Amino acid sequence: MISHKIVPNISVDCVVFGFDFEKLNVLLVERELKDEKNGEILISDHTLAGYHIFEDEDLDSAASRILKGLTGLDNIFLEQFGAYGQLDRVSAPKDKVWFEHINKGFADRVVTVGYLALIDNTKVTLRLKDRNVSWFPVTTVSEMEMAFDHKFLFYEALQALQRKVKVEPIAFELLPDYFTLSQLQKLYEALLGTSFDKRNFRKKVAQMHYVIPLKKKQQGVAHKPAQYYLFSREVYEKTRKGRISFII
Amino acid sequence: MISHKIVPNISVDCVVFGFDFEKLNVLLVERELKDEKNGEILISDHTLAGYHIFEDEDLDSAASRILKGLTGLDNIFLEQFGAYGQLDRVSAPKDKVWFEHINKGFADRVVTVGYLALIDNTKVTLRLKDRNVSWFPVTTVSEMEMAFDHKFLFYEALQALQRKVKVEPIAFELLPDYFTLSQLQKLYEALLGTSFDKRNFRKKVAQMHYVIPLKKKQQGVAHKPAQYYLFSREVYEKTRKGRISFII
DNA sequence: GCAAAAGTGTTACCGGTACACCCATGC
DNA sequence: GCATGGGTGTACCGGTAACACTTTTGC
Repeated sequence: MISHKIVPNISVDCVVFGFDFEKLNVLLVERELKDEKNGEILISDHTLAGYHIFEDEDLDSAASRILKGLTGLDNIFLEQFGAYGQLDRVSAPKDKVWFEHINKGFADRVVTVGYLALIDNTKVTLRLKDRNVSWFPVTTVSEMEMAFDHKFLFYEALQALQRKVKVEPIAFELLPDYFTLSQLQKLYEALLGTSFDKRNFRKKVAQMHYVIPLKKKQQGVAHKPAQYYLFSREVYEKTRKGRISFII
Repeated sequence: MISHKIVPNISVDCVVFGFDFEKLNVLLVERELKDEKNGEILISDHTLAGYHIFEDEDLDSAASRILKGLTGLDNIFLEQFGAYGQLDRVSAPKDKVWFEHINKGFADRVVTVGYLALIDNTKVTLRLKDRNVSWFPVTTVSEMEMAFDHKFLFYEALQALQRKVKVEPIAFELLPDYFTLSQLQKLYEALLGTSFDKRNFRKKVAQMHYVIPLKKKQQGVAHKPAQYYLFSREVYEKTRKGRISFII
């Protein structure tokens, strides 16, 4: 990561999810363009966290770099959910205006690689830098104005997340190091848009030997304090099963 | 698809799987480079079916075009399994020699998008054209000499296939329009590298209402003739279930 | 003592698994 | 009539789903 010369026709876009113990949120960057003379707002919408890759970095590094810049965090969970190369994906009228204005040598044909990122909301304080970044509930995205094909990419990422969460223990990436079972249940409910029976949910979790109770309990809550739990990836890797269940 | 000007730093590579009722095979293209003077073979290995995308086509179209060229078929099942952009993925010594020789204006940094393709072996007759294309059992790939990072891409595709086949009814893409239950079972066994109990397998299939018995039976076989079945995507789409099963 | 969330057990049903024999055909 | 693969049923077990009350804490 020395040169910083961008590849003009390849980018990565990160769909960053977070969980605030109530609902699922996504990190979006404000995009605003004002007329230089009269200050009139020409463009005001949101984009995903993305940028072109550099000539001397691979795709994963580019995604990590972007997230590090926004959140200050390394070691964020990152996974590709697809590559997108539609001919018109960055050529809506307002997007053309935007490119003319910023004039950074991007190509007018850009293939982007989408990354799903999961972050522990409690660890992050957003770095505003020169652009405005904030969390939005995923349920409000449908009504938002977004740049390029980023709304489409967001929904692709959300679908990928919902698919993966049923099959891999990635939801824990969205929780702090220790958490209560009610928090875990709320998270799954938010992710999948369903609700579960509390007792059955807990029975299921009890079979996951990689979700381990701690000595610690909640403190200072106006009800029976909850037990804290921990996700152990090591135990998970050791005990994962065959799961030869295909279809139906 | 008019210009045919290539994008020098973006390609697609197709990992094409086929099933011959015995084992799973993959389609590979022979790559050979001879010294122009003495005829000595400088390079002899295999590549995936891939090429650079054109300026005026999107990723899916590029993959379809490549497959149409090799097999003559449209409407092949195609799905991305990842994008790969390692800095050194096409720069092994022999690959550098290859690029120097063919001199087609490719970049030395190429990001490729991998496509998984499933084809019905009985429908295809390979088009040799100027290069040699043939089927290889997937079990022999480990010992083969391959170009670029294509062996790695092959295993990525195989893993993606094994994951998907458990969760979506895509195996049928590898079978002819009608097939016997033994053929279906052999296919799943080849895909997953396991074996199933015949009675239990058939009970499972019986619950898949989208696998429909035909009036037709096998003819001219030296044993009890088998019933033919049909996969109905329409019925599948209508009857698919919630499958809220996550992890363990 | 009351509000608020944590925590806990039983029963009924269904799907998964293990297992061995007869059947229809070609030669 | 024999070799070859096709086709079938039952018993047990484990997982899933439905369902209501008691416990601990802060105020």
